[in-house]
Amino acid sequence: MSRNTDLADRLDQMAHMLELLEASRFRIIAYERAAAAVRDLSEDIADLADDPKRLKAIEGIGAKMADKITAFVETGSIPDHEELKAEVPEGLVPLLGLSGLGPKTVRLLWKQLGVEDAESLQRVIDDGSILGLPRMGEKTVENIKRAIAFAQSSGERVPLGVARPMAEAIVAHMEKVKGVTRAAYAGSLRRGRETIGDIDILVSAKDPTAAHEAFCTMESVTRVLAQGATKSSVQMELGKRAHRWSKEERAIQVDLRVVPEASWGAALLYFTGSKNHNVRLRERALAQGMTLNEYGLYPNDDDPAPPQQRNVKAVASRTEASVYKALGVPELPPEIREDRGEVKLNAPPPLIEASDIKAELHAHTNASDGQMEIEALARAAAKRGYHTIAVTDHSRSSAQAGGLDGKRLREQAQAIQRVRDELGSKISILHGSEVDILADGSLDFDDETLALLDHVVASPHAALTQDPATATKRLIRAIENPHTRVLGHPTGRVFGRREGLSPEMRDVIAAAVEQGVALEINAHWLRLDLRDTHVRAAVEAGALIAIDCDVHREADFDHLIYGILTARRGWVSPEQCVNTWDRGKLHAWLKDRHTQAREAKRGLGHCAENTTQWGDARCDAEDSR
DNA sequence: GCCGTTTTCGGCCCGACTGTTTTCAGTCG
Repeated sequence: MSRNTDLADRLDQMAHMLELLEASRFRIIAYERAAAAVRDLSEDIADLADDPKRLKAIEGIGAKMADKITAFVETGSIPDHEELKAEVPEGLVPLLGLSGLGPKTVRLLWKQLGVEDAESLQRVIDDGSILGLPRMGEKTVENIKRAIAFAQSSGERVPLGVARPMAEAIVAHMEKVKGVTRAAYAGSLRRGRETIGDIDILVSAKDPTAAHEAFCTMESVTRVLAQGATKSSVQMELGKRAHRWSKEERAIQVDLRVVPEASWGAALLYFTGSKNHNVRLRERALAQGMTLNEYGLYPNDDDPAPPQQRNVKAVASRTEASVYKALGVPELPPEIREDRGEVKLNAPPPLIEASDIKAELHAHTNASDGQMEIEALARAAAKRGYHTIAVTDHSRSSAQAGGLDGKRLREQAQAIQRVRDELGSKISILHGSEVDILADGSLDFDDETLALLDHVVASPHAALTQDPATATKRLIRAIENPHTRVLGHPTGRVFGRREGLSPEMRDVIAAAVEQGVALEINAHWLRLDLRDTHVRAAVEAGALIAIDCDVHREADFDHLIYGILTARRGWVSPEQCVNTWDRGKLHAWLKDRHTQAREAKRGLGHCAENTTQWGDARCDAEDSR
């Protein structure tokens, strides 16, 4: 766990403990906001803690919070946190994560029945003593039991790549329901977060009751949690893709909101969130003498009844754009609505779109663990309008993936040339390799072999449990190899399987900027590596970004959207992403690195008159394998 | 506990549903 995550977790735990002690809710919110700010930070908190001014410059961190952070960095603990732990049993905090159990109820369980953790909660349920609490009936107990079962089986967040196709199917289903005029998904899914807690579906319908009915009776619904006039909640089975992530049977909560057509924009804005983004917008509305809710932006008056129930005319409500405009905030793309300073922008940042992508620089053929022949791969890329495809099969150390040795790599060069001759100028086929970064940071091929290639993606595949310092050195050494063009999936994490490396990303990014190496956002939804916060840090540092699908089969090209969403969450502009460059610019960049590498090595070996994609002399390396 | 285009003190977002009770508290997003 990174230091920032550790600190953020502690601040969140403090917030929960304060809830259980019935502290001021504003104080609790302050802890939650500080935790979120620390979690989002791209720099190591320890680097900021030397200077209280820099800490306090972070929104949500004031003098007192800065002191706590400094204490944490210096001693590894926070005195106030230790005091809270002495007062509140730690085992109570996870109970707050159970759906339907909030601070009031958990406090009652604790104070009146002596519940201190999940075990003792189960005990008071089993012996029936829980029913002695005020406002606690059979149904509530039944819901708590279900919440425990759900948390045990499906408590984890679901990868974006599992939730998004499900949401699209639900939206398509709802669009066909009679009287439904609009349907869309919102929430963290629309913001493109890498994992999703629940799915939010928004519908505008002439007959809300029919819409709720059609939703709650969908085939994949396993349980209806709530069904009202405007809101329904259900649990649904995960789609067929889920087994690639988890072997266990899992479900996800899906909420449906039905809103009037006239409120569509305000509702979409509201249910897309994030929660803190909405809070910022509402604060802004109040400051301008207005009030914002999911029905619209209204002039503020002293009447406590909600304006939409008094037929007050909304200032804006039909579209998200109109609400933003009326608030004097630029229309912000969903991916950056995270309360990370976006509300204060004068204009929305220029963000990359899927249609900007013109090249795929990381693809495998059946020479290693891909499924397509070179020609099929090239044709698939051309079909998507790409000008360039790089064949980057695994290197020899990835034996489990059928990695190529030097001899096979040379044979592949000839096979690629034959396909180039066949397809002509339709698409540029680069001969590359996804070269393993070995544990010490050296690459899996020697320099002479690497010099044969048009493109090198250097990626870690093994030794993924290294400590952060070793991992940092390893990745930087790989970046400094003059043949490396792209650092592939830098941490090597895979959802549901492994956490991957935790290098000091700031140092890795700095090395990439210095060397002119692009950092990859691996678009596969099980990886999304770099992750969004790393991307934001890389963008701020001026690093080049590559967005690649790591293609193994044709359908993998469709994973691009997940990489794009992650890039947008990191504020990547089209210019910063090498995959958007036109053929000339992209090839010049790859070649430039290639030429530099050759010049650096000049005199080390004999060069024969072979030609690469770039048409220059190619070193005729000896195959030492 | 944070913060300032009314403020260094006094604010700090808003509505829906469930379950239990009979007018509303607790929870959620």
